[in-house]
This record gives sequence, structure tokens and C-alpha cells, in this order.
Amino acid sequence: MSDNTQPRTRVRLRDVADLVGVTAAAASMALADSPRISDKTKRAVRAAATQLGYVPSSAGRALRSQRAGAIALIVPNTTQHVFGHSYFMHVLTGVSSVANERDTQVLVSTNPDEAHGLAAYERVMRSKSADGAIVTSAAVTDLNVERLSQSGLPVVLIGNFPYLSTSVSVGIDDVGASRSITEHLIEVHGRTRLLHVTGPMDHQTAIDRREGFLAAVAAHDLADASRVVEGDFSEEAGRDAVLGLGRDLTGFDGIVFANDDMAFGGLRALKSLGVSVPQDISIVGFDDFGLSRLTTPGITTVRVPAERMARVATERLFDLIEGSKPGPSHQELAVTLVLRESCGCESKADDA
Amino acid sequence: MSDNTQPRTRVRLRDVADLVGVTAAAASMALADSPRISDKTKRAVRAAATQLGYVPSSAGRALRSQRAGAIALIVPNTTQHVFGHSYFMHVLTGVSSVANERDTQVLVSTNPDEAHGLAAYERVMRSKSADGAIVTSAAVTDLNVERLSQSGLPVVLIGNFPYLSTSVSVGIDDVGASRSITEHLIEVHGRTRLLHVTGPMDHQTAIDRREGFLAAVAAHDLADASRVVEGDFSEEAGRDAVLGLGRDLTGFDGIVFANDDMAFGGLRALKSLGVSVPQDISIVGFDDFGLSRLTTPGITTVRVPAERMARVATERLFDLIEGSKPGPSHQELAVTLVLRESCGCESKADDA
DNA sequence: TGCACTTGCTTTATCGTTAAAGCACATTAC
DNA sequence: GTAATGTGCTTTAACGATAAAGCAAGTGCA
Repeated sequence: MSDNTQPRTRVRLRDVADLVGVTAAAASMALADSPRISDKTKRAVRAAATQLGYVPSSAGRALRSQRAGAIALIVPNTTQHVFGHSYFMHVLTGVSSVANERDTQVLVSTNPDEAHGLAAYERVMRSKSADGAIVTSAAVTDLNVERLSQSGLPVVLIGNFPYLSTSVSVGIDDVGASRSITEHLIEVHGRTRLLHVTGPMDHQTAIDRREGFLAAVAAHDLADASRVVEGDFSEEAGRDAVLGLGRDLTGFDGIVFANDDMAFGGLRALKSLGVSVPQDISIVGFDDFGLSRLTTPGITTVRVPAERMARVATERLFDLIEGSKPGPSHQELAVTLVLRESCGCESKADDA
Repeated sequence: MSDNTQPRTRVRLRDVADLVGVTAAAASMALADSPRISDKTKRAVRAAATQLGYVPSSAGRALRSQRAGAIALIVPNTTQHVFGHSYFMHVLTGVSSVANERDTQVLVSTNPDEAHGLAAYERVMRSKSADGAIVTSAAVTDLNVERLSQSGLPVVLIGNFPYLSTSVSVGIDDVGASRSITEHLIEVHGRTRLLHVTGPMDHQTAIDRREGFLAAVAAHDLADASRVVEGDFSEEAGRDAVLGLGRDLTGFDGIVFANDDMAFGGLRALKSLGVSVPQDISIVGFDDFGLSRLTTPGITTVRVPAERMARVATERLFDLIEGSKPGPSHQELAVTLVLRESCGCESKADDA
């Protein structure tokens, strides 16, 4: 019943070599396609390896080569809450697919508990469990991230980190994108009295998106009729921002939410108040990680290419690990404006 | 400017030992608190280790101990649906926190494509990169999962796998839960003409939830007035199921969706048709991974304790790795019925 | 005083892999 | 015909950590 090509015990290179009748070193060279090994032996070794189901021991290889064959994806726990699950999944997908192309494992370090006086992810790096790290931090300042990125170990950050300007990072132009989507409301839909609901202001994205909003209203001389309310990226914050306005709500004809979750919360609140979107008020979000596509009306938003950011970041990380290409320290990817119904643009007859 | 306790190069146990003036072996025994080492030396070694920032090399340790110090979280069928992301994140959180308690790394293997003739996650195990694996597969039969779970390596599955009865797994009672929520509609809300929208029928959860629905309607003699429609767990499927009924829709007064995403899609479709929920039709979902809380009305659903399932599964995995406690091969966790408005139960004045 | 036992280290060996050096034997060069 | 050059392997050593065995020096006991 049992497949006899299935190894009962772990197969070492030694076992493959024994089967062929050479030493382990010769087998190693054979599998590495060394010119010093005859074709005949190479074929024999490869056949034996396949037959026995040989897979190199990662520990042996790591020890010998001083390479773990793994990269770490580091998620400070604050990030989990602030960015949604979808963002993280996109990042994971991107990192995984590039890592896979390089036969590299992905190690996810998500718990920053100070287990032994060192943050978990610092231990990961110091123990050489990973050759480098992708860090998805949201906070403006995170001491651990700072230490890590300045430790000399290969680290690539996803996001914008003006305070860590020497670090290698991949992000988007939050300021420009936020300005663009705000100007869409102003120029295309003629909205003039705008509200902005920010993310938590200790997050760089929140700071930047607010700056883009302010630049847009200032450029169109609408600063007097506009207002900024602080939120925290949660749908409750979006709801509360709208409900908290009370009768002031009628003073606005457009709301720029700093992310889609808040836009969703705000949309529900507006509906519950009998305000119709986009007729009475236009709203827009930011991110396009899934939710904004599903609401009624669909939320006009900025698509953040999370998976591509992760792919680019991972490729940069491999460059760093291999010691090649210094390249620019910060890279910015283009974003797309996704026009749906919540701003006043027509539906593309998506529904039946 | 630079902190002089920061090691410039990698610190080996050898370096710690040299500083104290003993051999690496003695230092190793000192850190392991061996009774054969004097207290004085132990203190000196520990102090030196701290001073130099010594962290044991995972490769060296893995090779010597034949333990990788890592477990793999394997996700064969990468979730495409947006809210499948939440499920995965809950699982990741649960696995991570237990692994963290044991000073174990978590390796995420999500790519099912066969790089060298072996699925990526089979290589992970065979290369001894991980000491065991948690597998979250939804499919009824997955050849790779089957091979993996029968390879003799420590593997714990999350979900129900009747076809892999010898495997260790942790799941919930989908049949019972589905029956309960269906009976809630029947007994509490007097619904008698029920529709069930299933998941993809090659998923065990879909099969089980349908079975629970059928058991409930049969027990109440409502089989004649009930119908089952096949879906695929996506919100589009929920929408299409509702729209596809055409004028038959009026024949139903309750819909049991096999998950929340479809319930959400169905809810939107019903609204667009001018059908009010729960007045005209009661609906319920399944999962409670976040979405069902956010809709209006909130969707009554079954809370699947994904994070706890993952925690339990990971603890079982460590038992297997350590060779202790055979325990039951399949474990089932309790679920909770979460009553919201979509079934007709009162809102708990959650909103302002 | 002599022998066993304890204490506290050091030496040795091993995990699996692979670069580098070593070493027969065959081939070519002049 | 002897030296240089190839060819195709084997031997050696090292990566870092740590059990196990070894071995001095000190202690206890008769």
C-alpha cells in the first residue's frame, strides 16, 4: 500500500551519495553542476536524489552558507489594527510570490512582545533565522523599527518614513494622491465645502493624506469652507465624524475620508441621517482593499497597490541581501484613482 | 554616537566564552543552567552574553538539535475573497501567539505551485525548515494535503476532514451550527419557507452547512417549501442567488446563507429589489469575521472562533512535535449564535 | 594514606552541507 | 621521455551549538 519511493527517514546527501557510490562532496558538486564532475556521475546523482526524494537540509545549508534562505515579514502589532486585514494579505501575497521565485521561505513575525529583552523581530534577525526583513510599520516613530533599520541588516520598509530617510523603503505619494482625489471632488463635481476625516495622526499616511487635502483646498481657495476632523481609520471613527457634526453637517457638500473603512462608516451614518450620497454629499475614500467596491453606492477611492509595493520591496530586499544595486533609498509607486458612484460619477452598470 | 554595546559583527557563543575565559562548551552549559557549572561562571557567562548581545544561531542549533525551531502555516488554496482575508488573519494571530510562547518562528507557506516537482510546502517540511505544520485547507480532497498529513510529519489540520479521519484536526460542528441557526429562523421567527445558498460543494464546510440546513427543515416538516441553491462563498454568488430567483423570491420568507459574504451580497440584492430585511425576508449568515457586524441591518450569524481554533491547533501541534499526548484525533470547538437584526431580533441599541 | 566521589571545567564528536585542497591517473606537449 | 595540464574524484575543514566523555584538582571517608 505504501509508496516505496517514500523515504521512511530523513534523506541526507550522504544517502544519495552512498547509493551512487561516491562521497557526499562529489554528490554536492554533481547537484551544483560542477564542471569537475563527469556527466555520467551527475546523471546518476540526480537520479538517486529524485529516487530517494532528497531535499537539502535547510539547517545544514544555512550553517555552511551563512544564509538562512528565509526573509522575515515584520508586522508590529499596532499595524494590524490600523491597516486592515486585507492590506496585510496583499502584502503577504506579494512578499510570498517573490520569495517563492527565489526559493526562499517567508517568516512572519507579528508579535513584538519583549520576550527576552529584545523585540521578537530583533531576535529573528540576530539569530540569523532570516537574511533580511520587510517591515510594514505605520507609526511615524517606532523605536524598534528604527533600531532594526539602522542595525546594518538588510531591511526594506513599506510606507513612507521621512524620519528614517536613510532607510530603504517603498511607498506611494500619499500627499499627491490625496490632493488628486480632493481635486476630483472640487473640479469634476463642483464641491466647494469639504470635510476631511484623518487617520491617527501618529501615522505618516494620516499626516500625508491630510496634507494633500489641505493643499487641494488651499489651491482652490476653499480653505475657509473646509474643515479637518481627526479619526483613526476605523469605520466607527467615520461614523462618529459624521454624527459628531450635528447640524454643521449641512455646511458640507463633500467628505474626503483618509481611508475606505471610515468612508464606509461615514456612508452608513449619512444614510441613517437621510442624507443621500452622492446627491447631497459626495464622499471619497482611500485604499481600495475591497470594501469600497462592495458598498452601495460604491466608494470612489485611491487604489493603493499593496501587493505590488510588497513585490517591489521584496525585490529590493533581495538586492540588499545580495549586496548589489544600492539604488534609490526610497521608491514611490503610482496609484490609480478609482471612480465609483459615491463622488457623483456614473456607475459602470456593474449591477444587474 | 554609536552605541558601543551594539555588536558590529555577528556574535557567536565562542565570543561570549572567550570574553569570560572558558570554552564554548562551558558557556553553552552555563546558559543551559547545568549543575556542572559553578554559579560564578554562570553569572559571568550570562553577563557576557547580555553585554555582547548574544543570540544563538538558529542554524547551528537546528543542525545540532534536529529541531528547526519553527512551524509552518500552510495555506494551499490562497483565499481570493476579500473577507477570506479576515479568517486567515485570525488564524495567523492564533498560531503566532502560541508559537511565540514557545519561542518558535512561524513560517507561512502559501504558494501551491510546484517549484521542483514538489509543492512548496512539501519542500518546507522535507527540508526540515519547520518541525510541523498547521494546514488550513478548505477543499474536501487535496492530494498534497493528504500526502502531507500521511507523511508521518507532525501536521494538524484546521477544519473538518472526514476523508482524512486519521489526521489530527481542529474544527467546529458545522452541521449542528447550521441546523441551530436555521431552527432559530423557524422557531423564534416563525419562518417556514426557507432558501439555503451553499458554498462550493467541494468544500467540506459547504457540505456540512447544507446538511445542517436540510436536517432543520426536515425536522420541522418544511422540506417541501424549502430550496437549496449552490453558491461559492462570494458576495456575488449571494447576489446572484437572490436575483436568480426572479418571481420565485416571494415564495420564501427566510434565507440561510452558508457564509456572511454571500449574506451581504444577498442583502444588497434584496434591498435593490425593494424587499425589506427582516420584515419581508429574514436572512442569516455564517462566520462573523467582521463584515456581518457592519451591514445595515447587522447580519445574524454563527461566530466561528477562528483564532481559538488556531490556538488549539497549534497547541496540539506542539504536543505532536514533542511526541506526547496522542489525544483525540479530531477536536470540535463550540460556536456562538450572534443575534443581530437581519433575522428579526431586536437591535441592541448599538448605534447612536 | 589511599580510594572513591564530587566539582568544574576541557576535549571530542556530531548534526548536513559544501568550498578548497589533495591526489591518483590519463592525456597532451615538446 | 619527462614535464605540464586535465579529469574526476576523495579528503579535509568549517559553519555554530551542544551532548557526552574525559580529566585534573579538591573533598570525604575509612
